Amino acid sequence: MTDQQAFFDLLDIMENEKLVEPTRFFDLMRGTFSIANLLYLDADVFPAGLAIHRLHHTLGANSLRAYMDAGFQRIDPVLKMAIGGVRPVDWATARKLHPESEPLFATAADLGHKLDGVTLPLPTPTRRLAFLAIQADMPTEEWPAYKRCHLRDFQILANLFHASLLENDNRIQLSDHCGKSLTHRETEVLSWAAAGKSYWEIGTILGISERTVRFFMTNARRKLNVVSNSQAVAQAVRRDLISTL
Amino acid sequence: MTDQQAFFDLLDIMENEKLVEPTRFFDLMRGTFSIANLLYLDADVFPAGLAIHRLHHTLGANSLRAYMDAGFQRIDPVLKMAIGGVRPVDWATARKLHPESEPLFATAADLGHKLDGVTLPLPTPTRRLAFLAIQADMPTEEWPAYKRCHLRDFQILANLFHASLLENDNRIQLSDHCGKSLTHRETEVLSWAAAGKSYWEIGTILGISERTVRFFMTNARRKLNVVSNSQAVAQAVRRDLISTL
DNA sequence: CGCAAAACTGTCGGTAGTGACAGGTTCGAA
DNA sequence: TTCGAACCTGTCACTACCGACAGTTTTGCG
Repeated sequence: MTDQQAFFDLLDIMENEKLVEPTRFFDLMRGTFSIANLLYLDADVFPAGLAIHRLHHTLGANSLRAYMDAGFQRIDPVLKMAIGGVRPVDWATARKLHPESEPLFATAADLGHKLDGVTLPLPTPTRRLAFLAIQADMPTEEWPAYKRCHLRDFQILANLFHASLLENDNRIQLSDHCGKSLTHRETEVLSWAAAGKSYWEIGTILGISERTVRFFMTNARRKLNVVSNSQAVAQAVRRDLISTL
Repeated sequence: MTDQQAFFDLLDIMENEKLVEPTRFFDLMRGTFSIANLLYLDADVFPAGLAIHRLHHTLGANSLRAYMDAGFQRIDPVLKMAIGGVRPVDWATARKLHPESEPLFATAADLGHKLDGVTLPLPTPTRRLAFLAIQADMPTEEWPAYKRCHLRDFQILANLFHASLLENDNRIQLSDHCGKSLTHRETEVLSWAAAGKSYWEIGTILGISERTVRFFMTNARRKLNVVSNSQAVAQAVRRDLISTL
């Protein structure tokens, strides 16, 4: 195959460059493969919805606005399957499994979009959702074979692109790291509070006075900038500051 | 290349079979690629350490015991890099970056292990760490070219194996899903408590009496099987039942 | 309609959490 | 050695939380 060299060139770029800008990555992908569009999403998942961290795509403002305006994110079967699992989701498969999503595919077709593609879930070190959606640029009958051949290429390149963005995020976050961290004892009492223990119980467990437990808890509340133990525990759990299950 | 067909055969198996047992996957991988050993880990990450969910490997009990006894998990640079990032970690690279880990590599060599390999972080829908470590079975000088050629194969197959195990876990968990879920109001009240609001404040915010807030909170505590609001909030945050930041 | 689940409210009494007062000890880094 | 950070303790007054009592109203579904 003649694609082989192009893939390896792209692999080298993704492995060696510190930060690959989304637009550049998208251009490289479209230059190397028969891809119509790409969409990269990195978000927090809540029952109520998504808190989007990063969103990059080549779809154009119109398509995305139409998608959001119609509330398609609530019925999008690809999104559902990507959130729930870690397996690459083929759009045609998702469409077949979720007939209620027909309006979405109909609208997409109206806007001139191809309906073949695959969405690749990506590794996330913290609790997040991330994926790269790839839209095919070829007749529908050619797509399955093309996907079979190149899925591995897409996956590794998507992973490396994702890694590049995450590593860049980390670099930025390291600098604005204000706010003191909790001491060992503060973490400890917070953990026991999260386990439902009272001050008196915690004091007994740790072999210190109830008053001292209160002292640590007060310090923890101050450091976390919160007003109640419940709020402190919520923060601590969200920020992975405490361990006990 | 003659490997190509073998890869695609394996790809078909991983895509189509519901559950691929670890031993079977490992055998298939070793039959297809020049791999000495594999190790798959799925765990929760806490500051204090790892809570292992699944661990499958082909190393033999001796090697793993030696690893744990020596406390190598605390200095293992591969582990560190896999936890912190999402990029495939080459063992030789990790070794170079973390000179303090020499004892680990020395011991591994003593036990007759090759020191070439790569560890692939895997997508995790919840907050977890998962990876597949692959140990090369070839002379060191051949490994870089082999890895470059097959990294994409490893990654996609690892993802599919991981997906297969996770989906099986989900199936099991669905059946023993006892305990009622929280109502809308219970979730709402819990969210405000996690934000540090008192009963009276929550009542004012939601336009209901303080007593009613207490009622919902009591129900939430009972349903979550906990004894304090702090514990309820901890559970709710851990189980993603509440959203507010 | 009937029924169940959710939403809502009141009061009492005990326990737990919270802030502000005012200290002492111990250990490691400058 | 001096200094700061972490660790530890006591008391007072106030507020918040929590369980148990005993209800009413609304909503959705068969």
